[in-house]
Amino acid sequence: VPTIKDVAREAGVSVATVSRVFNQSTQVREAVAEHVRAVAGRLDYWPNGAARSLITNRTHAIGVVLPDLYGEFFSEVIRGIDLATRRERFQVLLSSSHADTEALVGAVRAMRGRVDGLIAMTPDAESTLAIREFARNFSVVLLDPGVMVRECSTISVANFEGARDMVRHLAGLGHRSIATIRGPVGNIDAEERLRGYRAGLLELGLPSSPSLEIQGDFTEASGYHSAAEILRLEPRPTAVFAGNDYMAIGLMSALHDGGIRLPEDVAVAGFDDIAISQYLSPALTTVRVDAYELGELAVHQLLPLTRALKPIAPHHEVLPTTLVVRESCGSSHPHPVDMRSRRRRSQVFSAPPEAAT
Amino acid sequence: VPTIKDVAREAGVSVATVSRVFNQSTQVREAVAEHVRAVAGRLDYWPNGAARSLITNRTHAIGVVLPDLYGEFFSEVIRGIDLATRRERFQVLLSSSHADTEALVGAVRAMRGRVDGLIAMTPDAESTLAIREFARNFSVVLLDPGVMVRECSTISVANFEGARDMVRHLAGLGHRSIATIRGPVGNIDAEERLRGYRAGLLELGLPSSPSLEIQGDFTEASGYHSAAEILRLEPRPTAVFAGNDYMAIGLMSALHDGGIRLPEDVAVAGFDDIAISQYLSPALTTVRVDAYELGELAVHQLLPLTRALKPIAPHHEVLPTTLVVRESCGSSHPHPVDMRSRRRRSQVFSAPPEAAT
DNA sequence: TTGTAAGCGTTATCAG
DNA sequence: CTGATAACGCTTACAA
Repeated sequence: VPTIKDVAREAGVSVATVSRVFNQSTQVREAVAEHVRAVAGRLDYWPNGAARSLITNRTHAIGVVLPDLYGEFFSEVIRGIDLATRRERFQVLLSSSHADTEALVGAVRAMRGRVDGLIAMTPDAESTLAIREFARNFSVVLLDPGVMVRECSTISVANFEGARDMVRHLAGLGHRSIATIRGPVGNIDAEERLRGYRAGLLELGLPSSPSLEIQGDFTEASGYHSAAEILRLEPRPTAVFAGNDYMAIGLMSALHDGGIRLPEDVAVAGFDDIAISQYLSPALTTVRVDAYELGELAVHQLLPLTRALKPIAPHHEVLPTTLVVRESCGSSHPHPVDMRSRRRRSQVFSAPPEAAT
Repeated sequence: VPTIKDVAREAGVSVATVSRVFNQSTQVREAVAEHVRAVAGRLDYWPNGAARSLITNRTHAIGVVLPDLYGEFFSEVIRGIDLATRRERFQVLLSSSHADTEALVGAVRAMRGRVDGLIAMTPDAESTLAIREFARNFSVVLLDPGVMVRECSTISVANFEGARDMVRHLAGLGHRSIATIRGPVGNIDAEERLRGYRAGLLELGLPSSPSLEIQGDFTEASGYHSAAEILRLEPRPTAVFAGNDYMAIGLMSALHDGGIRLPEDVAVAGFDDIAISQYLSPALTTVRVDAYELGELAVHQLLPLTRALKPIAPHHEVLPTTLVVRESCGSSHPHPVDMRSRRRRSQVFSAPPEAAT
């Protein structure tokens, strides 16, 4: 692998000149620059990033720390981060699936000196606090922190509002006994969605009880297994709000296997609006979270921080959620087959987030 | 951010000693080492990776280049890579969603000096050849290269065998007119699966024709739109083999909307066995590709290469595929509701790959 | 066992 | 405009 010295020697110039050519400096005569570029191309030279960042103190890379890559949602978040990042000619150092806070902190620590900033999605409040410590020397954007964080920029998903809107929607369809399958205990998205569900029931004067809150873990399997518990409830709920689409899918599968008709016997709603939701039978009524945009927003929030010479005041943003009404709750008429439309029709009600609580 | 000098000064030792402490060198008196560790901990010091890799010529990171992160399959590949990588205390530099060969080459070039090796999944043969060039100075593992590559290690998916096995299975169920929805032209997985489909028809003496090969692009939408074309065919196929699960899901959705019964009127099969396949109604008969293992294998293939002092002979591996028979082709009886089982039952027939062609 | 000092590949600061 | 040279933070002979 050739170094800048090889190019300099071969081109008959100093290393400083070669460096200038590769840094868009206009201080070089065009003829010389052209020659240097030719030699570099012939030698297949490219500046060594590590050496460069050692002196400039800029790595042109950002770190991304996620709780777990499982499923389409995170996949979309990463996609959003990845594309936005490359558009700005930055690189992504990825680290995910952290079992505990300690592993997560270790991963972030190991990134020091290799990244200019960090996008972190913490699974629980403890991790959030740990990451926050890094924000002193580091540009950090927290996704969905759950707790109030002043030290660094944050982007939150309007989980609470989305869940509450869904309950309102179900109530509007006449449902008075609405169960939920909640996500993992401690998980921030899960907790907020549960809070929104409860708030919705409360404001509408609908019955609320622990027995209506089935414990799930965001997997299809847990949704599938919830069915038994739900069907045992007296009176049987007429609607179930699942904490995410995967659990909704598992539940629908189990209900179908049990010979229960959707949405006539039981209505099922999800959260996230993953790509396949609209292709289920019945198509899933859910709350859309634009995971791609979440990733993109994080990058657009982070990069200015890394470029700034002076610390910038942290910025807090909320990604709105959108109620997407399809068939699984029985409100919309089944669609006619329309092979020409690119996307199947859905009724979409945009729900701007309210002022953060 | 403290440097090694700060620690050395604060601890009253030389930088060499601090360095030795952080490199597990036994050449340091335990009392001194303990003291240095304490000071480093207090200052929150951690070695700068860039500086370290500049001198050692090892970055402790690998690059990952993928065609596009879209969907659950790639998400699982990355997960496999990520976990296996961290287990070995390596980091992952990720870059995906490359529109063309040029963008891909640029991404790889920019990784030079920042990674010890590369895992690349190329979308087409042109990109494969471009990446191959890097293998001279770089440890490279190619995923599913499609073309024969001697220069670097490869891991291929048994796409051909899997597709052919599926055709055999469908034929065994009595289907004699089997259509397919193929993936994007030029895409290696798509081409191989199509080849397997054709080979299956040929060996069984079943009718094969271009009109039975509907063009798709691996998205649910394309599967949905294929329905119209398939239903127009004379005679109407009794089975459709979709090039991946997403297209199968789109097709199933369209057929359902059109009032066509599955599997009685038309059988549908997929490829990949993404997590939700078993929760569809009817549960999808498909070909399993263990994406997680694919990523894991790649890491286990790559790391020894990066550690080796002398170049190691490239190694070629094939990831087998497995026929997973569920309900969408009508062969298995609908499952009774069994809420206790963790996974829903499927009949699984393992199909070891044949000698590489 | 510890310290001194060279050097990894680059950019920044000066002179020229 | 161009070139010499000192950093950047670290590891590793070599010396003590």
